[in-house]
Amino acid sequence: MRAADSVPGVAALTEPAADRIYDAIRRAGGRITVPTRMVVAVLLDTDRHLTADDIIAEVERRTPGVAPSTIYRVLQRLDEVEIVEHVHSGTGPTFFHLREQGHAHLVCNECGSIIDLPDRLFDGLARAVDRAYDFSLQTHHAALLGRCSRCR
Amino acid sequence: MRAADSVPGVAALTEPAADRIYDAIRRAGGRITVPTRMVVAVLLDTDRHLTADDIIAEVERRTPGVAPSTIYRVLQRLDEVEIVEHVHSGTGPTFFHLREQGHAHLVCNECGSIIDLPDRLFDGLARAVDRAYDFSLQTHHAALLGRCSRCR
DNA sequence: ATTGCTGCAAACCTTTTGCAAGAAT
DNA sequence: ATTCTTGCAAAAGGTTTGCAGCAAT
Repeated sequence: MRAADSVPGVAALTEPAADRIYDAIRRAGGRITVPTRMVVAVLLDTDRHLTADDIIAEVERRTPGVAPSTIYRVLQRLDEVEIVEHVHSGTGPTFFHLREQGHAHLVCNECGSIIDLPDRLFDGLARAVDRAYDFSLQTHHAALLGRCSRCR
Repeated sequence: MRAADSVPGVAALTEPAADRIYDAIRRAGGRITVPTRMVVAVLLDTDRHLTADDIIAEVERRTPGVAPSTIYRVLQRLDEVEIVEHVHSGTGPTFFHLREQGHAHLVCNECGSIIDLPDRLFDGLARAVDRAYDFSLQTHHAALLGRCSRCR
């Protein structure tokens, strides 16, 4: 179905990541369907921060006919199985990426640009809210807002 | 119109805050209308975190007939004039409060409870992202998500 | 008198849901 | 054969907008 399937050499190089993900889905009782494969492929193929709409568009480009609601459902399942992570971006729509690429985010209110943030920057804050409020901070789950260098 | 208007003693105690706000609105070219007065009063009367819907309901209770869209517009104007501040809460709806009561927030993903956070907890992080990315962090603008003591 | 603000209704954007048919196991 | 997943269409939740009339200045 995909080119890689008929090209062992390429498959050997590109498939392991997808296969590990498929296994996780199967272990959780899920099935490997075309929409699931497409969403996983799109997420593996990018290093950007994709919104549901971005993913819907790219899947449509590669394999026309998949319903938007299906993509939402696939993303939801992948999230539950902890393969995907979703990030609330304040004003804009939620965006998604693979858990392995997890990190915190800075979003510019002006231009919407996104900056990835190493987790260690949150060490102090996370410890402080844990100690002071017994609150466990999920640093990846919501973006921090502000103004980027170009816009400030 | 409001009880305070006909009770000088009470007015003297409760009006200054509202009057200062009205002045700011007028200075910005805005007009002091019934919906504006009601929204300001509701915000002055609470120490909680109100969503637009909360405010719509409370204004309706006090003065039936104000359109929801008007409340949204009033909140938007008050925000522009820097009297009100809105906070994105991740999953849930945006909430609002007076700028003077401004602070950062922790929102529990499980139960939705909100914890106010002193700004000084962000000193380190804000300085770090400023230095490393030339990004000016708006700590009040988006809530931090995680799990509260009761839910973790 | 000017023009900013209002109520109403409709639209918008993102996401969710119900359901019968279809596909993965 | 089972039951998970899909496509479609409709709905839902939160917010915004167009417009003609009303009201604050």
